[in-house]
Order: sequence, then C-alpha cells, then structure tokens
Amino acid sequence: MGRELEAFPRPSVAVDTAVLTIGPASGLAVLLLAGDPPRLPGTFLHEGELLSEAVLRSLREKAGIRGLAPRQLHVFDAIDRDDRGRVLSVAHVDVVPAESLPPSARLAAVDDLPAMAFDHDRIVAFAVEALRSQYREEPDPAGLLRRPFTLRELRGAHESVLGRRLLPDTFRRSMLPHLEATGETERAGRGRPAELYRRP
Amino acid sequence: MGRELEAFPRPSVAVDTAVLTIGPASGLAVLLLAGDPPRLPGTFLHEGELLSEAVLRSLREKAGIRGLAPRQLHVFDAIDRDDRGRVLSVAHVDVVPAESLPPSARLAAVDDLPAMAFDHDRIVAFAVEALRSQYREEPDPAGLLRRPFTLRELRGAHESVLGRRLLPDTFRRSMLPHLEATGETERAGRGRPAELYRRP
DNA sequence: GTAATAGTGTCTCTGAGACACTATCGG
DNA sequence: CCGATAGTGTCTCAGAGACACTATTAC
Repeated sequence: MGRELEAFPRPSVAVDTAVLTIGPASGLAVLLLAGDPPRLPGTFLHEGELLSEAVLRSLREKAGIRGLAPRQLHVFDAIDRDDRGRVLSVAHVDVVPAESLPPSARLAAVDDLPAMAFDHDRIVAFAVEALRSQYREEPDPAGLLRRPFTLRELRGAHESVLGRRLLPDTFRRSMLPHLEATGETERAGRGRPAELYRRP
Repeated sequence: MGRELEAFPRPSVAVDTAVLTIGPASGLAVLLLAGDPPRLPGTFLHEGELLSEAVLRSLREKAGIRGLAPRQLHVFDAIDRDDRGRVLSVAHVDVVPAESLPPSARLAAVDDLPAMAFDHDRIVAFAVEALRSQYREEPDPAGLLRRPFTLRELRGAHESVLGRRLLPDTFRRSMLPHLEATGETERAGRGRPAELYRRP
C-alpha cells in the first residue's frame, strides 16, 4: 500500500444487461437498442453509484424500462472489446413479460442473433445459459408470470425459456413441491378448469 | 455516444483471490497475507492487463505462488468497501494442495476466520460456497490431487472441501463413472492395495 | 490366523420419464 | 353425447443411501 489510488491508470467500467423475454414466436428473445450495429442497453458506472443502480439507470434511460432487478453474471474484460479504450463490462441478465416492454422495443430471437456491437453476442449467450439453468430447477424464478397461474401457463413459460417441449405430467409433478395451491380455479374456454398456483 | 471516455470519473478496479487449500486440521483453509487486519492477495488492475493476468501477478508477487488458474466469481461493489476511494473488486477463487504453498504461508480455517480487511470475509464465504457446489458434482474439479490417486485419497479431498464425512461405497459409485482406471495399484501400508484412477 | 483396508451385492427409497387412464368443463 | 383440457395411476429406469458381505494385503 502507500501509493495513492490516483497513481494507477483506471479502466472504464460499464454495465450491460441482457433483458430477455418471450418473443412473438414463443421463443426466447433479447431486447436490443437500435443502432448500427444494435447493442444491449448499458452505461458507464457513475461516481458513487452501485453496479445495480447503473443497470437500472441504463434500462430506464435507454430502454424506458422500470421495475427489474437484473442479477450480475460475469465481467467481460478483453483488452480490445471496445475500440474507444479499455472498458470492462459487468454483464447482467433479467427476464420480463413481453407486455412490460414498451411496444417500440426491438427484439431478436436468441437463436438467430444479428451482428451486435462489442462482444454483446457473447454476453447474450452467457445470459441465456445462466437463465436456462435456473429454469431447470425452479418454477419461474424470474417471475415471468403474474401470479397466480395455471400449470399450463407455467409450463408454457418454461418451454419458451428452455426452447424445448416438456411433458405435462412430468413437469407437473416436478413443480408441484415448489408451488402453493390457491384453491381457486380458472375457467378459460373449453375443457376442465385448471387450478391456480402461486410460488410460496 | 459521442462523449469521450475521459469524461467519466472512473473507479479503481482490483482483483482479490481466495486461495483455498486443505489445512492442517483437514478442513478447508484460506491463504491470508500478513497484515493488520489480514487480507486476501489482490492488486489493482494495470493498464492493458486482463483480470486473469492481474490475478496471477498478485499471487506471484504477494504470495509467491505460480501455476494457478483462478476463476472469476463476482464483483463486490459496495461504495464504502475501501476507505481510500471507490474500488470495485472482482473476486476469484482457486484451490491448491497445501504442499504447493510456500511454507511461510499463513492459513485460516474458513469456518473460523479472523477479522479481515475490507469485505474479504464475504469474498471467502462466496468462494467457499462456489467451490463446494463444484465438488458435489465432479471428482476433484480443481485438481487438488496429483494424478493418479486412489478412491480413498479422492474421498478424503472431497470430505475436506465439503466439510463432512462421505460414505465410502456411495462415494465410490457416484465417482466411478467420471474416472478412468489406470490398472495399476498402490500398496501403501496394511490392507488390500487400492486401484489408481485418473480423471479422463 | 487377525486386523486393516478395498471393493461388491443388494435392498430401499426417491424422482424423472413415459404412457394410459379418469375427471370436469363447453357445447 | 363429443371434444378438449386438467389431472392421476402406475410402470420402468437410474441413482443415492445404507448395510452386509467378500477380497487382498501386512503382520
């Protein structure tokens, strides 16, 4: 110690967030900011600001989104990832129902991404993998569904996130231990009404 | 964009590493640098340097350790975590056999940590949890053992990391699918010689 | 032989996967 | 009644946990 902090050249620190949602084709999609090339919403960390605060600010100011709580994933630190200088990016991820996004939001299917700025394609891939491993364990950990929900709705959300079909009975049995029955049912169209559940 | 990078006040970026090992009492222990209070080996990120390079440099220069490959865990970003100014710390973790550490190394049992500098106690807790979840799945993922090894040695390493006893037969059967038999045996003292295995 | 360590046989329990069945609705 | 959707019974398979047994060594 002994040397002052100012003696060290400091990199810039940015945050970038992969805001994922269920796209029009029922597949996982990511929110992009218009631009050429398109990019994830992000910003530089300001003085006296937490990473989580910078994330919320960037989502509010650049994408018009509020009420999320993205979680931290990984620091991307390649020397030349930003040609304006040395910039570390702390990648974050969250998921949100499509209805909560502004209608003007531009989405891209995660399995068919366009060319993106910086290393944002790698951030998206990292975010998708992290999200999927969460959805393999727990019912809707990110709160995609407004509670309460039927098991059909829950399964649909999981199928969209995981990108594959799930067996209704196996899915039901694996999720029931982590759910709380409301006792109420929903009669929506034809067929037997489904019971409604919530996360405990 | 448009604003220059220099227009943004930049935090300092540090790396800190929890170097874990099996301590004298067969429990998980963490390497500390002498100091009052003691601290984890760490350094500020230099210009043109990757995080992983800064980690290796700090281990080499401050603890005299080479040959590790710590993995990134989490960014600790509390505003007041360092009273010299705004410092983000990118926490890392690795494990190493006790013999690979310099004999002068100071170790502390992770279940009985002394007061540490900054938020280094939280970094250690985070690192221990990450390491344990790795050791629940795979045989010695961090390479604590010099290959090849007997199942008794492997089980001992896992018991030390996890902090609890494991059943020999259950452990053997859960690990065998992830191991490769060498065909050789080791005769060490009394009892039937044990077969030697390696990770594939 | 005995003590010690390595390794296996086998039972039980649990949970995933899969298929067929029953239950309750709209019409 | 029929079609559609919700939910259950039950079989199979795989893996964890646990206990008892056999195998091979030093002494």
